[in-house]
Amino acid sequence: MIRRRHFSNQELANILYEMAALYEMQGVQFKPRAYDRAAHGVESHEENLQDLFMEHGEAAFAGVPGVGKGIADHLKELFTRGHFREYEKLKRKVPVDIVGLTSIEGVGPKTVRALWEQLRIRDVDDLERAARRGMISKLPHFRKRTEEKMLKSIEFMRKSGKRFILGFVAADVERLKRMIEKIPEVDSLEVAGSWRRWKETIGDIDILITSKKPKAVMSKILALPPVAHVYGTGSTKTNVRLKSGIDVDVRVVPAKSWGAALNYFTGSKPHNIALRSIAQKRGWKLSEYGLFKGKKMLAGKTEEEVYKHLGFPYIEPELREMSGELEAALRQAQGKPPGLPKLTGYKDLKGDLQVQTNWTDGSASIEKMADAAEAAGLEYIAVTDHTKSLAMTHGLNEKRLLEQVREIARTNQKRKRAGKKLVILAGSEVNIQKDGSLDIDDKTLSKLDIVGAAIHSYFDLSRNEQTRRLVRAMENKNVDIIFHPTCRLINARPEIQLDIEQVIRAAKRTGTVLEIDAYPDRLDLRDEYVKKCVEAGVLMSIDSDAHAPEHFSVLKFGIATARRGWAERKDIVNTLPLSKLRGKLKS
DNA sequence: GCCGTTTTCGGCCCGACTGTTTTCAGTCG
Repeated sequence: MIRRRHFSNQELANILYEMAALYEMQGVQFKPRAYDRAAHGVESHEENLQDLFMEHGEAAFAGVPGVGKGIADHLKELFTRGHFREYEKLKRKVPVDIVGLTSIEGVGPKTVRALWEQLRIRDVDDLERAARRGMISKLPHFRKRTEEKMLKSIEFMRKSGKRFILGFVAADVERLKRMIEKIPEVDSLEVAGSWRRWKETIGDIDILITSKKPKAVMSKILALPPVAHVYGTGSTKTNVRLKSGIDVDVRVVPAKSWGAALNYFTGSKPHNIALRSIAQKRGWKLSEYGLFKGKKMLAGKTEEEVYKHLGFPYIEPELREMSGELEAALRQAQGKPPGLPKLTGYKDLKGDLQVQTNWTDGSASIEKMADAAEAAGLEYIAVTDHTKSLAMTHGLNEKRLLEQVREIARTNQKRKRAGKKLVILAGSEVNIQKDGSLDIDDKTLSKLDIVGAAIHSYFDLSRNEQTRRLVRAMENKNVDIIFHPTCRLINARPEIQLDIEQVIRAAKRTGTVLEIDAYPDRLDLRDEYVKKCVEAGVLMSIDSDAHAPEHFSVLKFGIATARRGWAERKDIVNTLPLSKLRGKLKS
């Protein structure tokens, strides 16, 4: 039996990125960038392209930017035959691990080719061996210093490699920021890049500075305690690695270019490229130094000014992913709906609907969690401890759950007498079993203020089974929210297989809220699914999943994810005060 | 190879840093 391979959009994009590198290697003009653009188009396309192709044929490629006739033909061949000739032809010329080799600092496609042709180096291991034997420095255009750099870079790469979860490195970033702000020659400072766009992970830290004495700033940064290695340093640009393994890019720009530089270093890259093309079409030039007409600077001091000159309203960093923000901004500028969303604000949450206590796997009492939530500015929380089938957390059975309801009532009264405002709701994180049924009976669930249901086992069911399982849970009239619907753990566990469209339709039909779990390695729903919910009119909640008093600080990462998914306040159920929240839940 | 209020042909984002290339290519973001 022939099993035809199924490609995810990411896998297709990776093949196209590799094509770009293969052409670059051959010194071919323009094709590399065409393939890069196509790869990005495929990568950010919402529906799986192979499924679309099976259903609609060639029409599937029409909506993918960067994919024209030629690349569409390649993809078609890939879908029907499992491979395509152009790729294999190029790959035969230089049959090496391009992705691995080019991930080494300072090694690009041209170097890869030279290494293959002269030393038959196929992968990072080959390169390491050759470098240790001193064979690299004997090649033309390579010297001892390059060889040493390669070895050092391989060593660094082996140590880390992955992107960092933003919420887990946030404290490090803030600390570094404070250290640099203390340098007297620094006038102003901002962390740009994916940090400023609040992506779930960051590859490095981009720091933007204005200063009248850039050289002094750079030399003082190099002397900071966290700095482990200097890749390069100049008067405007410095690149280092911290002891924690994160790379940092520092740029010093003139104050008059601040806005243009901030815009450029915030990205995303495709967003910037699109802006530059727009400038170019008007005969202008946009760079990190400003928007120019010939030598005349049109804008650059603020981001607002740059966008305005290009015909756009200000676009929030969380939206700059080339997922329709420029079109929406343009419509807004022309007074046509729909414009840009009025994003949920970082101070808009009134409550938190998923909180664990020491009744199960949390570290603190109901009372301590309530105090911490109140200190974080919330008006209500739902206590949602695990249920009995999660034995490792000492999950609650029906009897214990009802005891907890009474304990919550007592705690509320006690807090009220003490003049405290926050209200505690009795809830639960009910376990969804393999068949979609729940491990707590309906009679008990109906006595709770709020019921969240979640999957914690059988992560590898088929797409159909998993979707049916979740839909069945949503059909339970007591289930108000599905917690962390896809169960992914960033950098650790993939999403469960779900027909997300079907899940969203079922949420709409049953009036079930879908959660954005704000814990930094969950952020589940992820941004692109949030956007689908917004479009479908499905309500979401943003919850901390707090297991300790200090965890309420993670809510901002959930809000950021909601914003990245274009969510407005009306899309998020716990932006409502308690009195109105009840009306949005089931019965 | 893609794409079009400059265009179906002739362009394709822009600039900094490194190394050894004495005038620039390669890499990176």
